[in-house]
Amino acid sequence: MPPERFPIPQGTLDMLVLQILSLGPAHGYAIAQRIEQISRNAVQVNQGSLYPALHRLEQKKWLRSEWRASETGREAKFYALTRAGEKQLAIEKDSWDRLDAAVRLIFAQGE
Amino acid sequence: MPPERFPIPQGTLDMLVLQILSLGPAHGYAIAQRIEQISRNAVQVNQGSLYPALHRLEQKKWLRSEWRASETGREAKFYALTRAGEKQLAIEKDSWDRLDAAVRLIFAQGE
DNA sequence: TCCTCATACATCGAAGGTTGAGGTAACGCG
DNA sequence: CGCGTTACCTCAACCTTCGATGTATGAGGA
Repeated sequence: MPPERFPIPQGTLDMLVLQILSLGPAHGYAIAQRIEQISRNAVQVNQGSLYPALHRLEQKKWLRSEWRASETGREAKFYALTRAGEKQLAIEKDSWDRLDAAVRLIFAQGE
Repeated sequence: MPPERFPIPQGTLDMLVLQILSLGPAHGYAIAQRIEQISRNAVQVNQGSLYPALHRLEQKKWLRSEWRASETGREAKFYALTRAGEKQLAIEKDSWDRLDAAVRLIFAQGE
């Protein structure tokens, strides 16, 4: 039985994509695979969420894209983090930490 | 300067409401206050999000409501966790832990 | 007394992201 | 030749959050 998957909260995907790309450029399909693999399948990335997210992030200038040959030799659209993207990643990372801290404070009540 | 607030991800509010109510019944207004106070204002609860959430949770039978006098002597709708609500809270708590673990795994990449 | 703030409920439209389904195309393997 | 994988994309339905708006009562200060 594979580990249960839960819906990923709105907005979280963007942060994960930015983080993956902070390790180096990658194309969409690979980004999804990496997120799933690294999280040991805890997080699943639907293509119907991924591609809109990539377009969204590129429009906000947090990513830059370029068509190049993938590892398999086929054409693929590689995304890279911009400076603004790095800053945004830092902001979202921080927000996540503070949200998690707040949630744990609330869970710690009554113990 | 008050600490910056971030939008709370979709679905998170329900979990926090359930958790607050696991400490005992409370009315809507008090639930919001407690979440804000305990989180040291990191999480803000808009009334436009709160009341729909309460109705939603009650419809799913995770909460039960009852009109009673509040601490101030005025009538207020008190919500209490049901058995099903307790189970749901456990599920959501677990999902949160696993999501946080996954996010941290991804962030740990490249270190 | 009057006004304002806090309590306490509620609803609504707009905005935004996720889901799941569907569609296209090329490559490699048996 | 067919099938699974890679790799892109779009769309309608759904759901939640946000911010504004509305109602009403009670307490406290001017």
